[in-house]
Amino acid sequence: MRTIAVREDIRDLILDAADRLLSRYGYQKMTMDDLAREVGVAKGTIYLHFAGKEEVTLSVVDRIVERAKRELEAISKSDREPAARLRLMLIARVMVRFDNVRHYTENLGDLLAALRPALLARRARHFEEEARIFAVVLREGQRAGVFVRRDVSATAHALVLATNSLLPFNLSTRELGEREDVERQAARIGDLFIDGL
Amino acid sequence: MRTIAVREDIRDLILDAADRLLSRYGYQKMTMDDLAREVGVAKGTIYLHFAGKEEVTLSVVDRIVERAKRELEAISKSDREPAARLRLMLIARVMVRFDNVRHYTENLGDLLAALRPALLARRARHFEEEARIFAVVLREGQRAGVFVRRDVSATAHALVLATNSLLPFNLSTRELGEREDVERQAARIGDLFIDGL
DNA sequence: ATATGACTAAAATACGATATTAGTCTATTA
DNA sequence: TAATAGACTAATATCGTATTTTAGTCATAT
Repeated sequence: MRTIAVREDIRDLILDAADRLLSRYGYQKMTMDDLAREVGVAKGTIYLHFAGKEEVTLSVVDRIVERAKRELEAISKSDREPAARLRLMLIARVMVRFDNVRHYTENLGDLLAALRPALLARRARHFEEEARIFAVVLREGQRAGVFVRRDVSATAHALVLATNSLLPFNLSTRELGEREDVERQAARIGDLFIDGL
Repeated sequence: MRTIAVREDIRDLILDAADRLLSRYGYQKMTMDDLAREVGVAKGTIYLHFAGKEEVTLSVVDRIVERAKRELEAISKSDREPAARLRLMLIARVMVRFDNVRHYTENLGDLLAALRPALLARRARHFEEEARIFAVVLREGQRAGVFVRRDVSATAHALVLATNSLLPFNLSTRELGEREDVERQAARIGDLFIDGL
């Protein structure tokens, strides 16, 4: 029992340490020895939990997306009306990511360049998963008669796509601009979608 | 007279040649000697028209955006109703770019990586210029009472922003997917904006 | 059963020598 | 005499090789 508890725990500790080192030094300059020292375990231990350096780093990214998805789920189940929920969800998917990479001041480009192919592959999956959550609310809105009847899955993907250029995938937070500007832009896209032109 | 005509002409010939070489070999591997040979002039001649290699390459990009802008202008002045015009303009800004970088099968990433800072700076200006054209149609639609009254400039920027993730800025055409899929996605975003959810 | 860290093969870095290339500039041409 | 050419140069990139660093493994310890 205790074993499992520790095991779960150490995984997150490794990801926390990796997040710190990646934001400070970038992907290339974070060594597995650094990481082990930062976590406070031996190097071999990391390999008991992750397949390798790339896998650790991708898991850091996955965890951020998981946080975004949890936030989306929470909003999608709140008791606001569907339109308001979608609007907040659009903002949330942008801002959770923004806030989670804020401390990567310089070294995000390095990380993205190094893992580009693997990251691209995951991106498609991440967007798909987020679109699913949007689709639930869309369906509900259509059933309630407050949304135009339209292909739910396609519409969900369009909502995701329309906010993608605000994600810190290739634009660092520095390049994206101030937090409040980013939030305002996401909100504006949400407003337009809800009311139409 | 003839001098000026030739001058204008050679500029475009240089950009044509650069476009060919860049798409075939990428930024690093295109040498100014190659370029001169491809154009059929001496190297010094190129420097009479462009400040340098980077400037030539950025001008290739600028020319593509100019084409997109011309297309936007044309659509904005067509005799369709404002909503239809905006929809076509959203699709056009994506597709003109898509079609103009289609032949860059592998070497787009190289080019983008090499000129990233300069390219980022221009992007902001390009988007601004496109937004201006959108704003004209938006204003017209609002005056005619077919659009909700809203901040025109902000709305125009939101329209541009929402289609930006379909542009081949960091995603190559290969990564973006099939032409018809890209067009369908742009159209869907346009539809959503026009009618609302 | 889990964790460790010395170990190894592979990859990155350093460096001096060589080759290539961007950009210049004077001679040439139309 | 204005536009073009291409030889020239300083700067940058590439190469070959020696050296160092690092990702990932595995026999041993807890």
